Amino acid sequence: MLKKSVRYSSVFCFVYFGSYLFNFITLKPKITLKDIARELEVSISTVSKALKNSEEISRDTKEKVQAFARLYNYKPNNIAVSLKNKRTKNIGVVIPDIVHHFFTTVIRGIEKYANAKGYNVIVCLSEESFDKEVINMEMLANGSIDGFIMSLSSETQAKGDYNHLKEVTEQGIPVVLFDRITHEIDCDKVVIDDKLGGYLATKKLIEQGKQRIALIATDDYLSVSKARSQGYTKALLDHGIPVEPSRILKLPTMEMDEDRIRDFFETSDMDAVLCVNEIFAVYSMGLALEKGLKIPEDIAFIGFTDGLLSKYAHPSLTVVAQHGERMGEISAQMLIEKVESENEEETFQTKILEPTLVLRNSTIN
Amino acid sequence: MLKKSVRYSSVFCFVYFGSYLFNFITLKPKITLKDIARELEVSISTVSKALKNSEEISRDTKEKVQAFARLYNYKPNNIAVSLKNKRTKNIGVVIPDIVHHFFTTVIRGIEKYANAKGYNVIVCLSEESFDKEVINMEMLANGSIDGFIMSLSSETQAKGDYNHLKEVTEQGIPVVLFDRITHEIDCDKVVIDDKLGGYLATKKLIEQGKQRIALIATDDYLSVSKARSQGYTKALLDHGIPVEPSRILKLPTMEMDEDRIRDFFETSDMDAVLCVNEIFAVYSMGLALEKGLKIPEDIAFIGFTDGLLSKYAHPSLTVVAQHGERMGEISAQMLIEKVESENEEETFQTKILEPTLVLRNSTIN
DNA sequence: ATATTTACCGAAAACGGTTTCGTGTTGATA
DNA sequence: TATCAACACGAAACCGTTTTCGGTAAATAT
Repeated sequence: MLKKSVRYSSVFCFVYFGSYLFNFITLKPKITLKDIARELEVSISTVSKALKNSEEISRDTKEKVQAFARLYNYKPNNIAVSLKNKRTKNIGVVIPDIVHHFFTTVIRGIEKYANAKGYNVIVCLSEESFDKEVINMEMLANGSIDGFIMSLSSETQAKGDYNHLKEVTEQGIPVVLFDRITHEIDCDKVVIDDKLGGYLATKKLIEQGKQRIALIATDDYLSVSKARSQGYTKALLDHGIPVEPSRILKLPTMEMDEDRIRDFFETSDMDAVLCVNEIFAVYSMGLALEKGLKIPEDIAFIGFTDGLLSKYAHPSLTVVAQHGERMGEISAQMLIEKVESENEEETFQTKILEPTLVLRNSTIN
Repeated sequence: MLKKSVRYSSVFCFVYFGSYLFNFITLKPKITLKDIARELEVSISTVSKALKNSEEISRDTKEKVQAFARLYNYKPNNIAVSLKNKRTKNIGVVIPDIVHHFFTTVIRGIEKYANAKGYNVIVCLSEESFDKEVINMEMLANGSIDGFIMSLSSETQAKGDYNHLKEVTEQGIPVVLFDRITHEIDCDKVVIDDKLGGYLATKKLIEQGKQRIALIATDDYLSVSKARSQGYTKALLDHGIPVEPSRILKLPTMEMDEDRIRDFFETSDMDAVLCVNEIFAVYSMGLALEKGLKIPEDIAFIGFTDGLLSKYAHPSLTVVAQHGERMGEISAQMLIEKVESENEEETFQTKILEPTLVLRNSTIN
């Protein structure tokens, strides 16, 4: 037995190198089960089982195979395993944009959790386009991923067409929607309580003695902006302050529109501003400073999204933190649970995270 | 013929629905070539060829098959195709961080180009850790991707250990390194001329009459920071200004260290500051403002990275733009060319992009 | 009428694994 | 000595494609 073992190893080296001699100098391609089986003169099944430490295989053979595999750095081919198991260990993330701080933190959260669970993350950008969202999902839905985590593009939300989501869920592919969601699709969802966020921020401003609080938001089709506006309105009403339409600016998208914001500042009179993102807020602060106003005494500011901008702006910006990273982690967790759950009980849940106020120098503390 | 055709369609409906009746109400799973073949009573090969419009197949059959496939929304399974073709149409992107503006713009560039070419992007984060970088690459290298685009983690650069890259390239997997590269690996590379960037920025400051120009950088193991520092030094010397070590602060990483920067400002005397990123610069501007200094008259600032921060800071920050999106596009283009090239001529190129100065209010214009 | 194309189609191998099931050998038991 | 587990391993199906290689029938040429 020993003799045979010794003999094979020397024989092997010759045969193996021989068969790959062609491009041996430059390339050493991945080794497969078949290669190992051939060189060790056992069957592919045996190799497979040996590597899985199956007790069906003798100690001797297992050691032989495992040593060999280690030596030649054998790693199973993911694609083949995926095909067999019908599990890719990939999750698809489709988001509108990646340059926005919020989304990058969510991705980081997803990545962190998914990676720890052995999953890879395929990122696709819809760039706020309905068509791109559809195309990306179709690409991924043909076997590339085990499930989706996504946030709707603004165009999709404006259009209200969710057939691409429906198709995917009907195929049995799990979906988790976060932040920009729709209630028309049955799936898991993760959001922060944007209305509460708007409420808390507005309340904070009121408590600081502000009475003429302006709002810079986007049109209501964007679910998050709508909710934040509602929180703003509710806070005002709860404190007996009338909602003054002239103090509300609704931009068509989250894109920066310097002219319209500037106009708004010229024509409207206010002592505080709530903005649905940090860019609007920081830009607005700039306008206020230009006008010689003192922040926060003359005019206070609160934005959404706790990004770099808020932290390093001058003055630093008080914001409603959205906890993107946590949101990503939760999304990934919910998705992976669904993916790995055997039972087909279709129960969906919506997790609502609480926003928190991060106090900085754009408000009185 | 016609009769048969009519008959099959009705028969099919019954059979197909029948076989999937089990969970028909909730799920309609993906249809495969085999399904089509079975229902149309032809072979799998015929279906495959018909869908590819092979002229080996009669007009009649092709139409039948194609109509059927369209009706049931057949899409080939990516995994199976990948296994067969040994091409995944995925590219792996391994970067140190995703919350930094520069990297997100690069990803966007990669995504844009790759998507247009039918590729998907798998993003993995090393989080500046050597081990994570290695693990991620190993995960992806087992068949999941056709090639890598990556930027080295700081730990990897500090360690100088590139064996994981070597292994991958030896397996014949194409790699494109961008921004944080190493010359120890033979592969395509894309960088901006950081030395030139540092030079241009410093020269600009000198031309504005600044003589006591400080530098806030990181330790030299970070290739980009080193190059930028060299540009700074060269510009000073070219203009006959001695390099004053007390005006140079080298932090261990790109992470913010408020205390050390504050210390540096207390102890050093300067009329301009060049920073290797925008965060250092904007934070420093804050310190200057606190001290009652006028920007840019008393002290001017230039940073690297043309992000949100630079644009919306107060005053807005003059920066060396790195053109991340372009860098991503070029990286993706180089990689995909390598992936799709048949010939094995191993020629590698390094593309050097020119940085440009974006003038804003932190310098005199 | 026979030989040769041509048009159409199917069987089977291959990609690289996993897994079920069967089988030959061995040693213990009756 | 016949019987039977236990043990160790291999054959083969399978995942869903692609692609090569034949093969059959009709159509054409001889």
